[in-house]
Amino acid sequence: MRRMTARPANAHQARLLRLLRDGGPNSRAQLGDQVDLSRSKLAVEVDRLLETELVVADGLAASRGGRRSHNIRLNPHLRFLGVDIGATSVDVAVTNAELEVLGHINQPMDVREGPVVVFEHVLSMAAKLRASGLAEGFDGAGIGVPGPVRFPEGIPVAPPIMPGWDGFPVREALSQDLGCPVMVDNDVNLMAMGEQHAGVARTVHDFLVVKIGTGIGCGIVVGGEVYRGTTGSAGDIGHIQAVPDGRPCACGNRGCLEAHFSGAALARDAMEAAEQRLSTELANRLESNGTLSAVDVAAAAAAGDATALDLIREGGNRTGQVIAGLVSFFNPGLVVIGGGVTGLGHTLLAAIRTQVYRQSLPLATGNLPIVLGELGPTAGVIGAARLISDHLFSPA
Amino acid sequence: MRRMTARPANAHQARLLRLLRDGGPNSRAQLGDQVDLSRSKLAVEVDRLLETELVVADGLAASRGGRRSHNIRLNPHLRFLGVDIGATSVDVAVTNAELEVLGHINQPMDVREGPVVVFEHVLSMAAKLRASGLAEGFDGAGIGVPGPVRFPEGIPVAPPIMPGWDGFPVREALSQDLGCPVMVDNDVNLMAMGEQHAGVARTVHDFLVVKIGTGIGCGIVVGGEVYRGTTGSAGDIGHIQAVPDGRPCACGNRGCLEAHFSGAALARDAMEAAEQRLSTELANRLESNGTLSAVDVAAAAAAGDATALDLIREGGNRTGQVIAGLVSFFNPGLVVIGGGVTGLGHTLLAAIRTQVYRQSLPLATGNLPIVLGELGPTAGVIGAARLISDHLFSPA
DNA sequence: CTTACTTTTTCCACTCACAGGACAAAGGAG
DNA sequence: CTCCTTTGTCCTGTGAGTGGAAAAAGTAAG
Repeated sequence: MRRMTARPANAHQARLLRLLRDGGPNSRAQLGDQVDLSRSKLAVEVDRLLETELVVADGLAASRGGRRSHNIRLNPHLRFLGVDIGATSVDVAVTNAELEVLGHINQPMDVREGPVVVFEHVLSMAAKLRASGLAEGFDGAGIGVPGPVRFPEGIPVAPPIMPGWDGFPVREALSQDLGCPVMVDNDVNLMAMGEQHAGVARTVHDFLVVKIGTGIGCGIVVGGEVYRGTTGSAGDIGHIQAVPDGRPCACGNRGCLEAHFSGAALARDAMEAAEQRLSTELANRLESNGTLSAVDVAAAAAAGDATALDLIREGGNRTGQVIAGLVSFFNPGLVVIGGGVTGLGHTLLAAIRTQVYRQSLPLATGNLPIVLGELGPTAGVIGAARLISDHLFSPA
Repeated sequence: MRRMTARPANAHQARLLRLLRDGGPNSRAQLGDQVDLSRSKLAVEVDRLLETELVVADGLAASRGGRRSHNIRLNPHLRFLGVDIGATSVDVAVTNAELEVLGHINQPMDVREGPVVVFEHVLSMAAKLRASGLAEGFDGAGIGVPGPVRFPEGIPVAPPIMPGWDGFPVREALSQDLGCPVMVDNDVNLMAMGEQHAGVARTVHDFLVVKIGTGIGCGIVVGGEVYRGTTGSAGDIGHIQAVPDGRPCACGNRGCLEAHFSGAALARDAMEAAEQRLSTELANRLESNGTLSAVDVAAAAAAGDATALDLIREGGNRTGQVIAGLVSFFNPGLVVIGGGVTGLGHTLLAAIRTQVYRQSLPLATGNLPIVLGELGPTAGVIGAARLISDHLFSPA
């Protein structure tokens, strides 16, 4: 199928497209209530959007007491691809223009195999989604990678956990392969955009998203916009010192938060506890699986295992301590906890909350919700779709 | 004298006013090079500004190879008042519209005496400046206070070191007394704006300013704009935990940065060292003055006193540790160190740099200058003038 | 079914901001 | 004095946008 190539011609059209994306199908009259344009001007812009086929007519709206209005919606054939590359797995999803997930595949994979191998898999996953009839092609794609990105060019820079990716032109390469516009960002930033679009952060303008997965990262949203820092490495909180003279970390320092609590650290601690027979629950799991991961700790904790609960509490305390510092500094309106370890659930959350509320001043914590992410594994792919749609639905 | 009451009528005029503020007198032709407007449009807007008397003609410019252009400048009679209220002293300055300091008074004072007493002094200082012929009246005033501020209303909220100020309508009261528009902000934010306007941060868009005075605070600039946080308390880094189970702090916690290093903590440490006879230099100063302050420590350090140097180094290490965390999180393009203790100079700076460069990752520190502020005690008042001029030179 | 009232949509005349060309004014270089 | 460059002014054309009038398409009550 021929893909859409049109872009909004001006700020008004971009505004309308975003309203339709975020609010779904809408009548012309309702749109008029939201944009502060004269009826005539609005009609002209809507007609032009209809000509470009970015939006289509969608029957008549219910009456609001008089003549019924005509409904408008984004072209239902538009498709975005959301790709979330994690350290140990990849998520690929298809969305429509309203960013609803139509299909979603997850596949284990080691990011250290390098961009060529990973993108082969990503492309075949995308092809599978297309083959299942969910899309005939993609109008844009958003890609999340687990490391800092030079955002304008879409190129990873000095990513610690994916050394082979340094300088690889992700944006350009995938744009070529997929035949559509592509934007690339840090996975944590995309998670933040996802929660902002469809999750817990819908109404907040300044907030933090702390993602605890294989590593630990933080998405920063200022005034509704993701803040990426001077070199694209903002939010890299995994290497903040949490324990003076603590454990050695891969980065060369000691006591980094990530060395003391993260999916990887938790798995290692659990193995150690199992081998030392501190927990029969964990020891049994180790025996039957041959190895342990954060998921096992979560399961053990759910079963009431004291050692597992202690590990989680301890990690939550460390994390909470770091977050308390960030809260004092940044004074956010919301803190979202997400990532693979969300399975650890409320034990973790309670430990974090305790630390933050104790250590930060009342003015900053007084009205500060600290909550788990609402979208789970789809936050990243929704954020990815949001990224590319923001790009496409902006004036050319 | 009749004060200016005019405001720019549109965004173009605001743009022109800011160009004239930041670039000084300019020819019409030069302005045209900077604003991307047709010559006719530019002429119209400049003529309107001349009518309002916000700008005035200023002779002929040098020829650029053809007909000489007419010079334009901001009305030289415009005067802004910059007020920087610290914990133990107040700075008041008069500037012209280009934000050049024409007169500057500093006076010791205890902020805990409350807003009424403090503002009596401020008003009399302003009157003194006016009486000396520097101003016939003020077209606007910026006020900095040492605590969080609800910015839109200009009201301090829950300020720890100035309890009597909570909820006092600073903006409204001073606007009444001075008879001109007033804006209020945290003193650290104003320091950041000052360094941005006329100091070391002129070309940087994302940076931090750490002010070490009686307490410790941090100004955050994102995309060229001061970030104030959800409740106006962003940058309150004095109560980040720097030492686990460290010294008790006035806030009720233990180990806060401010409890271990700040003007107040430094003075206390110095007294202790003097009483224990660890340093004859400090002991002598204590004997002759009856008390010690950060200034004495600076002097002792300059004289080579080992104890004083140790105190500074230790404090710098603690501060550097906290800043390292902020650098990882925020990835700024510049870190400015300022405030009363700037006198401690390069010993302090070196200690901070060492910690930051050691603890943060290379991607964040690779091209990160950490420098002392350039403006010293005038940073605050220049920032205050900048605050009110930004407000006045924006479309009504 | 008719009538009165609403809401939505289209049409049209009018205003306004702005661009850009023509031309005059003012200066420099030879 | 002549030719060229830059600056400032004037004027007209264009396109964006507004707001009123009227037509179109409903609802609600008699």
